[in-house]
Amino acid sequence: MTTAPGKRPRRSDPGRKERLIDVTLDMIAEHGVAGTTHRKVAAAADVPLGSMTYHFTGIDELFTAAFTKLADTTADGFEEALGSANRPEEATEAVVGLITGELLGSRRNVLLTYELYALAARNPALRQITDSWMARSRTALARHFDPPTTVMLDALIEGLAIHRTLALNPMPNSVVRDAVTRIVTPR
Amino acid sequence: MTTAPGKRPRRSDPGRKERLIDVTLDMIAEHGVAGTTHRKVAAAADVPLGSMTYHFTGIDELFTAAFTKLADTTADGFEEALGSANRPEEATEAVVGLITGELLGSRRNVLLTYELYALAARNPALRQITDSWMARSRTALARHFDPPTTVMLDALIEGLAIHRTLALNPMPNSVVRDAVTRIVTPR
DNA sequence: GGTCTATGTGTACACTTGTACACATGGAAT
DNA sequence: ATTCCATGTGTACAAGTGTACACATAGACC
Repeated sequence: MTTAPGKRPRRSDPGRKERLIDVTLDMIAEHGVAGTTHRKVAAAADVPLGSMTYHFTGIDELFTAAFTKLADTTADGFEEALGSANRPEEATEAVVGLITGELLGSRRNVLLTYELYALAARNPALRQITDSWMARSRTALARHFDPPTTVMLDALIEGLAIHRTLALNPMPNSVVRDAVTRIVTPR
Repeated sequence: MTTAPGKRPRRSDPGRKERLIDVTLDMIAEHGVAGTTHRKVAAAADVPLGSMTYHFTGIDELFTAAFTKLADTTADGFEEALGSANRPEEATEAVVGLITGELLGSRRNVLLTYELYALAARNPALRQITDSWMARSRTALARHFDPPTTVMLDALIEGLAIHRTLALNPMPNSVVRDAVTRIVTPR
């Protein structure tokens, strides 16, 4: 079998790098950045240790790649959910859906966000990721709401996602909807 | 006199344990939990390495002690600020003051909170700290606001504190006040 | 077939970490 | 002055880490 022209000849495991990134995110969600090592990721992905430093220059690059994917995926979903809304009530409902949905509300993603924020505070490369993530979210919101409301919503979304996930008793969706409505509808 | 020159005093440093806790919090704020080690804390506090394991059984106990102090201090300030309010407008203003003030809004404390949340997600002892911290905050708010509003405010406070600290351009206090007012004053 | 090279692997190493524990010592009790 | 021991210290060590790098090998090219 010859390789198709224009494509670089690939050996046994194409897409391995992508899989390593996914496994890394799972690892971070479960054990935190502190508990995520080359060896653990390699074992979980059933890949030799040397493959880590082959695909990623250092462990920092691994983390950066993982969090880049997280931010991109989340921002994509964010834009998609808000983009399909036309009337204000639809936008409001889209925000509620985001907060209560998997993308922002799942335990996994909230934990990953913590880890990212904690790391980004001291790492310029990661800081850039969070900055552009926030910028995309704000822009998506700004298509539907005025500037101050956009900022408030952005903050509320963050706080609600956290609380729904970490609080002892889960917050009902109706309360989430009420909160968003109060912010969106000034007196 | 009692201490030979160049030699470390062997005895009696009361309050050393407390100082170690404070230095640990500074260390975590600056380098994260991941970058905080026995040796670094010992060096920063000008204390021998052996003193670490003497005062704290293990490094987990050190972190637990540090975060316990953080949570207690914060909850105290929270209760104090809200306790002195009598009329609803005063309570609202107290909440705004908390968000924009040092206690909740300072970069240091926001970073420490991230680290605590990230750790608490996987550590039962720390989880208990965050739970009782949240419970105290909610109770303090509940003296002034009805149950759903209390929950919403709790989330909004979290989100606003985070955004004010991490966002590229600082959010004006007036926007914070507006957001709190919108939540507090349902239509 | 026979080379050659990009792609991938196994292993070794220097370094850091938490922790244990033998030992020193200041000062109270006598 | 001497004894004695709680309080505190110095040091050693096993475990785990990121990373470098010599080596293997599957397929492309002639």
